[in-house]
Amino acid sequence: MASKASIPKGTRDFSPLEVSKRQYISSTIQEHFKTFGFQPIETPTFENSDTLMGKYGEEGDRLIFKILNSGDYLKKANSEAYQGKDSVRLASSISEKALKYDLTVPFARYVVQHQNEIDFPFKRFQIQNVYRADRPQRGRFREFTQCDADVIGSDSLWQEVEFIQLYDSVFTSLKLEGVTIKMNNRKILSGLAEVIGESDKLIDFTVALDKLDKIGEEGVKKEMLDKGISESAIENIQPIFNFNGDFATKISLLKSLLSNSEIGQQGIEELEFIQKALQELPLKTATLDLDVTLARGLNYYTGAIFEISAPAKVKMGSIGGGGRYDDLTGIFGLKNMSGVGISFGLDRIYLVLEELDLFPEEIKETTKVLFINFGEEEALYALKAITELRTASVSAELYPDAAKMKKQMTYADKRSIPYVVLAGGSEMQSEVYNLKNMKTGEQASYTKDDLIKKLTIS
RNA sequence: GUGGAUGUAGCUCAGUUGGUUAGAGCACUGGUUUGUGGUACCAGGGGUCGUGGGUUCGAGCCCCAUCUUCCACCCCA
Repeated sequence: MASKASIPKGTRDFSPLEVSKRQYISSTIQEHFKTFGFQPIETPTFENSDTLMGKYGEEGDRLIFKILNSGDYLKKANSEAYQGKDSVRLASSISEKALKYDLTVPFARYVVQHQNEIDFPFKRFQIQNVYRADRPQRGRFREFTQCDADVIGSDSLWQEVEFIQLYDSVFTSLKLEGVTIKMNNRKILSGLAEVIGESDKLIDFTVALDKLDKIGEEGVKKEMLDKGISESAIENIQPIFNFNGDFATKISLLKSLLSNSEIGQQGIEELEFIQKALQELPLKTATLDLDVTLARGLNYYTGAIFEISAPAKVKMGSIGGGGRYDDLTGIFGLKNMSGVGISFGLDRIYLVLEELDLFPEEIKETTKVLFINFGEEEALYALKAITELRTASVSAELYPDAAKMKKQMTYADKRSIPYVVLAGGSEMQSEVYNLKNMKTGEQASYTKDDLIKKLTIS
């Protein structure tokens, strides 16, 4: 025994304070999900491997945690793959289950599996942990919480509009101002690739373009050349490297750039629809921005793409993302189901709120009042008031031992308990409770009924 | 998966070209104060220096391996 107590890398323990901060975020998000009409579902922590494998690209497969089969798994292992050191094939012969990598693919599986019970369009939300065998960094963990809301079974663009409003209301509610909702459309990216005659290199093209803010114009061009995109092609899209102005200005620039691409035009129309709608429905605190370099996200996005940037003063990657996928359930055999959804990265939002000191003061409070324990009889006297306080939904507790006063007071102080009740022999005599406000130091005696009244309203 | 840093008390960190018994601040425990915390003063406990090996008369310090955490890349919330 005596192995040092530890947890796997990329995972975390959460202290009481951390849990209450996390709950503050997730309950805020959940509240807004509900007011927008989403219903909760949950799916298993692990899925059959073939549900997940191959859905996130080659890179994604590498990052999926595989669960070793139980029993004598080596007996059934693919010995040919083992001999040939073919890890991928060997893994599939000794592992049939895997931890979920995101909430979207399991949701697609859920929709297909339960299609007869679901009323479409189906609006669901889901707040659960997901797992990635990635190397941890700041804001990047191997176990983390995603908060997803998706609509499946409708291709209406009003949903994109509502999702933008949803993002805005959540961040407004969290007092996180200065968030940017970056938006793009897969059809614009396809259009760009089409215009430059490199449609078959769409993915390479967009992945390179996505790095513009990181490696700069020259870096992007170099990566494109490395991927076999011709120099003249790159020149044709030169305008997007200096793509400034407001949403409407950018749209008109795109219109001329993509005038020969039907799919590009379609993407522009979609963006324009959303932009016009939001002119009539102004956002509260977030800013909407059109970012043609935005290509993040999974290969399955077909229309809108969203990504949320934290306020510029915080160094943090995206704190949320989402998009439209026309045929997500197709991979599980259910055709023509368009879906659109967004995700909030709870762990990263936590780090941002922490850095900007935006957690409300109240979440530190656990118990409202602590009764000092002076001995057996006094404890019983205290519990009579405590019982009634609890009935009145005031969290109250008795210090379990008749320890030294100083120790009990220190305990209350450390736990930021705002009130302490001192009720010893003399208080019992006159049937009162001495209430002390720990912040101001004020002290006064109350009858039991007045004590309960006082603590219920304050 | 690739590359770079890091690890000394519960926490944040000092620790000389390798040299006796490894330090500080905070935290903790007790006291000044037998029914009054958060401030002050006094005292005390606490470390196989990440782990395993090697070099040396001698290693916290040098070498190798391994693990952890952090940073960058890939990718992503």
